[in-house]
Amino acid sequence: MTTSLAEENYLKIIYRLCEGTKEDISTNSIAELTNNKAASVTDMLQKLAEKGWVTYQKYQGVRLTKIGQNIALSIIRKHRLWEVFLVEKLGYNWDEVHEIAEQLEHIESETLINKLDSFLDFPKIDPHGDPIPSQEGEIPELGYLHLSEVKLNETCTLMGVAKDSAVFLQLLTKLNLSLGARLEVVEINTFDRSVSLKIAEQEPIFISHEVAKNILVKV
Amino acid sequence: MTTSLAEENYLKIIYRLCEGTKEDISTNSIAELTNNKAASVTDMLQKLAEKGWVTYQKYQGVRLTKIGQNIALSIIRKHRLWEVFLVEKLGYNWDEVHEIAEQLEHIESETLINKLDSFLDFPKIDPHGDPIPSQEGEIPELGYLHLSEVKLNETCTLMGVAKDSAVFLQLLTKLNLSLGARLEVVEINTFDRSVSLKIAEQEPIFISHEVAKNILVKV
DNA sequence: ATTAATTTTTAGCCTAGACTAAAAATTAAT
DNA sequence: ATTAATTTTTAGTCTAGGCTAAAAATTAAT
Repeated sequence: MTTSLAEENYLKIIYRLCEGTKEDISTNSIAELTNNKAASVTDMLQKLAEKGWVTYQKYQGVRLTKIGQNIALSIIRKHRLWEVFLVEKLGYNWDEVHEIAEQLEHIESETLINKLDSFLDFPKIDPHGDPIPSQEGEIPELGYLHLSEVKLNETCTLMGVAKDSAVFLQLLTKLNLSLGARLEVVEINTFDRSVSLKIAEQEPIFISHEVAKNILVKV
Repeated sequence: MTTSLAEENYLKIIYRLCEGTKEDISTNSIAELTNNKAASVTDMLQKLAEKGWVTYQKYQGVRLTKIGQNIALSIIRKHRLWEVFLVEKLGYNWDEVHEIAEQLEHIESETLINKLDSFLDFPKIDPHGDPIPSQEGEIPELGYLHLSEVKLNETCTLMGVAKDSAVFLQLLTKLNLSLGARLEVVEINTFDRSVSLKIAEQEPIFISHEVAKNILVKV
């Protein structure tokens, strides 16, 4: 069966919402991320359930079926591979590629994405450190921590980000925080959980808990 | 102003039909190439005229305005650059890229296409020998002849094709006719205008007038 | 110069995917 | 355990872009 652009966007977003939790996903949370109204979401959920891509009961939320998951993973795979292409081959910065990849991820051609994968030398992660699902839908488990979970005086390496909005990425760039940076947690403020970090030999920098939560590291 | 996928397809096809002739373009000819019914075409022509991309009078056919031409050229530019990418970088054959490029041509990002252009080293022609419009909408004039116009015993070089359907391209490939081949016209059959060609040291091959018409050469 | 054939347009209908407003179900609060 | 607040669903509407069938204009043929 074939998927429309709208359906693909819904599946992708439902996948993202499922990732965090075992609970079923609410109509409202989907409405928020798709920028649609709840009524429109209900409509679409019924169609997706028809097609067997989600399980859905009125008022009880929604989950992806195995098939739905695979569709979502193939879109995520395409998105992330195109992002690697844009950064590695065309010279974009990591904060510039999301919007374009949102379009490219809907190009349908199995051979295309596999040739692209090979052309890029089978990358395992995208420019934000997010893992790239395999053709079979396997996601390499990377076991990263959120920077906000790292203990005082520990040192870690910046491996990725949990959010790829342009403003967030630009902030990191301004703070000189890029993939691979070595970070030492030199202070954790108990009041607001803000964090002070030492990057290599530089003066320590301060970041909010909100920022720390969205940085992924390996200890 | 922004263009929908449907509008872009119409503009592209109207451009192609305008190319050959000074006449205004008929509703039916557009219907044929877009695979829509004439009534749907009429609808769309009225919308395109509203937006100032075509001039259109009822029953009198249609032409692109300057703006419409520029939109069409930018889509053609994208289509052809992506085709170069698919063949040069991803290793596709020339008969496999049209469908995928039909999708990629609608990705909207001015920077993307210019970075791609630079990544590909500013190619002047696509894998079928068609010229790639510049960012400003200039088409390098190549001055090719149709092979059907070449005189007996003349020798020429295969520079492009006037049609890029997969079956046609596969036929050429099977006949060992590829871009750059040196061809000598050794016989022209006056009855059906079929042509006998010598390629390098090979035995002569026969091709129909229909095929010869769609091969572009430089004498 | 009519009539016939063809082409184009109009009118009305359909589907996907959005929306708003109102109704129904669920959850939270007294 | 009711009432209130919130969330979700239904019902009905809208737009883009298709369609068919019938009407109108153009072109071709007697």
